[in-house]
Amino acid sequence: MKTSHNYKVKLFEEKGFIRKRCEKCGKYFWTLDEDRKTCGDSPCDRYTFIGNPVTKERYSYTEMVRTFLKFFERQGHTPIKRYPVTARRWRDDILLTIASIAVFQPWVTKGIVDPVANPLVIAQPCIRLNDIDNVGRTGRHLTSFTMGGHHAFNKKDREIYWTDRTVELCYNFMKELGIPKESLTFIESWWEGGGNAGPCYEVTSHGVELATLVFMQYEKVGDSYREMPLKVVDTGYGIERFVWVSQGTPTIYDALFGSVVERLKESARNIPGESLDMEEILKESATLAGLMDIEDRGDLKILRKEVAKKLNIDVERLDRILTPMEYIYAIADHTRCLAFMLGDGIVPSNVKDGYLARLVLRKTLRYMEKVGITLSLGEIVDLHLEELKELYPELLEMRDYIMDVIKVEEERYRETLNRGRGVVKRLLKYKREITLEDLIELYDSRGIPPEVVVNVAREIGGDIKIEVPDNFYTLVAERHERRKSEEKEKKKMDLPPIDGDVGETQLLFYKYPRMREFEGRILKIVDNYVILDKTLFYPEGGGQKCDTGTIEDRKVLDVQKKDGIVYHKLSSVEGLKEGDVVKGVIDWDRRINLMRNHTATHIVNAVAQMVLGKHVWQAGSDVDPERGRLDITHYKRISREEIKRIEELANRIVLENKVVRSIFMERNEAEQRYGFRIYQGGVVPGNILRIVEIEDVDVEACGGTHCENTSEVGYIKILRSERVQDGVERLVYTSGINTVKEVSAMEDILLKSAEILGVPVERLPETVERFFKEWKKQKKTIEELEKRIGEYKRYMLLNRFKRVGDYQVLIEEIEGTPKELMTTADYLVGDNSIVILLNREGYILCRCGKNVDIDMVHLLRVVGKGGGRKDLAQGKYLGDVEEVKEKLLEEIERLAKKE
RNA sequence: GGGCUGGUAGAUCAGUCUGGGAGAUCGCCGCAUUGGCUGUGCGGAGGCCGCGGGUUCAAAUCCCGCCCAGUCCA
Repeated sequence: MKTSHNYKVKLFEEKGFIRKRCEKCGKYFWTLDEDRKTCGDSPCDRYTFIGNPVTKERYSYTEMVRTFLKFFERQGHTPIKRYPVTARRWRDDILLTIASIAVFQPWVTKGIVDPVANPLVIAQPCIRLNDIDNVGRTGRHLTSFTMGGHHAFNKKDREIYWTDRTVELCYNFMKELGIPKESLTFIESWWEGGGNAGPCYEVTSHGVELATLVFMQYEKVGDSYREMPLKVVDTGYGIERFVWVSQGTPTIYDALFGSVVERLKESARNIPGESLDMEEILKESATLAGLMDIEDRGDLKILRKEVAKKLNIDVERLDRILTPMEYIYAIADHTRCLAFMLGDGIVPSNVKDGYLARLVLRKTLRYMEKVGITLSLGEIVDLHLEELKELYPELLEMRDYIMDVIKVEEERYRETLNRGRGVVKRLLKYKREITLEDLIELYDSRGIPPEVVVNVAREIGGDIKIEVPDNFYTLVAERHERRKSEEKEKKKMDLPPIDGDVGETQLLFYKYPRMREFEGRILKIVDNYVILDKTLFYPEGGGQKCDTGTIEDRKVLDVQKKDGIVYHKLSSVEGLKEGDVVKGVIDWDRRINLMRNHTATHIVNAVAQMVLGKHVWQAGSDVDPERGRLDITHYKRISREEIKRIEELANRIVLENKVVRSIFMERNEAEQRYGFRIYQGGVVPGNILRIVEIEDVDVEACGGTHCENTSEVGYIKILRSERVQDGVERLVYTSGINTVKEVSAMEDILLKSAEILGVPVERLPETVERFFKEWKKQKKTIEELEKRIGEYKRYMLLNRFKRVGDYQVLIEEIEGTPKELMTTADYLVGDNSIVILLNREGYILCRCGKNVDIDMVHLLRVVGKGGGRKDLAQGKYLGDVEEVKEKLLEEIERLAKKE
């Protein structure tokens, strides 16, 4: 179901635009060109700007961003700073920033938070990896792009502007650039995404879509649409596309980062020298790609054929020329993407956005190897940092981190591949075929892509059967699909529902951080939960555990908050009724420890950033009365040295007696003043934020309770660091009196160990080392001696063999360990003999020579438990030694006779 | 967040499915051959079989928990 919309705007009327229907796709569009028959977008129209720039001037990327922002600023829009490409920092539904509007979702678009300015304009770097495999090949796909967006947020009582003005602005911007008005088409279309929807125009010129003007006004509820309270003008100008058409280069890559492409070409070893006109080929390929909807590899094959036909060259020859070029473009693109990802602090890992960064990074390395790039990955990314530094100096600031993390990741990948090569080689030792199952297994659990497997197989030579299906990655995905359905959802404990209207609980602990007792009136009692009009009890939240204590001498077991209402779970609610005024006392000891640990958490977080780098972000925290736990993003293990530095710096801050201030502030103001760093604790809802600031050290949005100054925190002791998952390190620490206890406990361990060894604590390490070495040596000696003893014992036993049938039989009880008995038996046994040795501890060993036809396992089981091989069995005998010996002899006699 | 794989000598790994004397190759040390090095031959050292528990007569091997590492997916 679609909602009807009148696409005719004032501008169309004034300028004489006419509405037409595209004869290819059937869409309606508006144009000034009476002769136009098609909508203007690919694939209905072909590119006409290649070699024929459509703007007055040629623009670089930087110039285009500035021109765009300046134009809309002149038109009454406030320019705002770009957001990070890591949308995960402020929302939990997407990982990367995929559009400029993503910056304002969900708080602003839902109407909860007012926009920083209205209307506003932003040039937002975005990342989309959906079409990553097309990048480089189609000439137009990018992984990172910049969406120029001017946005207006219209409320019922405050209308900014809507369709008329939006289209007019677009038209004027095109005019400003000098794009001929007759070349423009406004295609009527409909946009849906992220639960919202609305009509839109796709604006094209010379066969390429340059902008989309969306009028977000509906929420999608099931199959129907509901009007939004806030109507949003959501525009997206493809900054890179504008750059492209302004230069008219064969591909978008040449226009955007031509210098990087050039450097890559120079540094590539595997580019065939060809006399053909590269420019012409690229132009044809990009143009034809524009005419196609390219979805998969099959489409690309078709494209290749078409281009070859058109240029009248052999497909294979074309492929030889074009493929390396495509890799180079892809490398240039991916490294730009990495500059943004790593520069905005993504830490490569095997989860979430970190995984995406690793994916791009490894893909790039593979391409680099294919075309034999001699530059290092870091050097290429560095080229982009240079190009981007004017607009994004913050990326260049992260240079040290970027270079180091790339180095680490390169090394990791190299190791993975080496390991992989080994696995494949070993696999091929035994078989001449690699099945699909093997391929999936290798990729899924070891990260070895099929192409690498094929390479290794080729290196080894011989005929090895490998078939890589075209839909390999789909098959891998399917394998995961199957499992996914089996997953179970965890159930969250919820609070009992309350009937009737209860206002938000007044939170006293913010205003009176040192107060320990209070009086409040009971508003509601549900199950064992009591709801008061105000409370001093801190409810669990922001990683901090709740307060405990008493209400009217009843124990407070748990305190939770939901929708602004605080629920106190009591041991008993007997004798309490609604309307009562009750006295609450909080467990101050617990509270003060929580406060210390929480403030310590902020200090440690800030210090970790100083010591390890700006890429460090809080990935979770847990504050309980005994200790604090902080998870931070980091790309390698934290060394002992780094822990020491973090600990020292943290304690310096404690000693400097810094003031800790907490104030409530509007979200916009806080973001403007402190930036994104305030969102350490993850997504924070609402318009009003509580900002906790440690003077000169740290600022975070945080709802927890804190010390008033850092000296109150006391001695911060980092107990350990552990790797929670790839790319996330956990620090565990104590503060205040807990540290004293912790340090005493450590001392106890040392003292006790020293006492056991009878040495002073200082001598522990060397002493322990000596003992360990001695222990190893002695173990060796014992083993050696056991062998010797076993060897000597044979002389005592040699003459005790008895003849039974064809066999020489020896059954004796001797002293010794299993090891000794084993050696003795080894020396005694001959081809026709049976040797059975027992010791007093119940161990029995049955050994026989190769000509003996009696199963030793069977024999052993006659007198006890055990097992082994036919010629060597060991176990435990049951009963008296003499009886056992007799029984064994009888059994051997019986079996020997049988033959 | 979910899945999968691995941890055995200094290094690379086999042995684990199906429980029963800890192995291979390289490297290291010594001896022989040589004027010396390389090479070759012979000999040798080197293992808490990741840690902790359980099952069993018996665990590198089976079960449970933990630690460490790798990898795929959302």
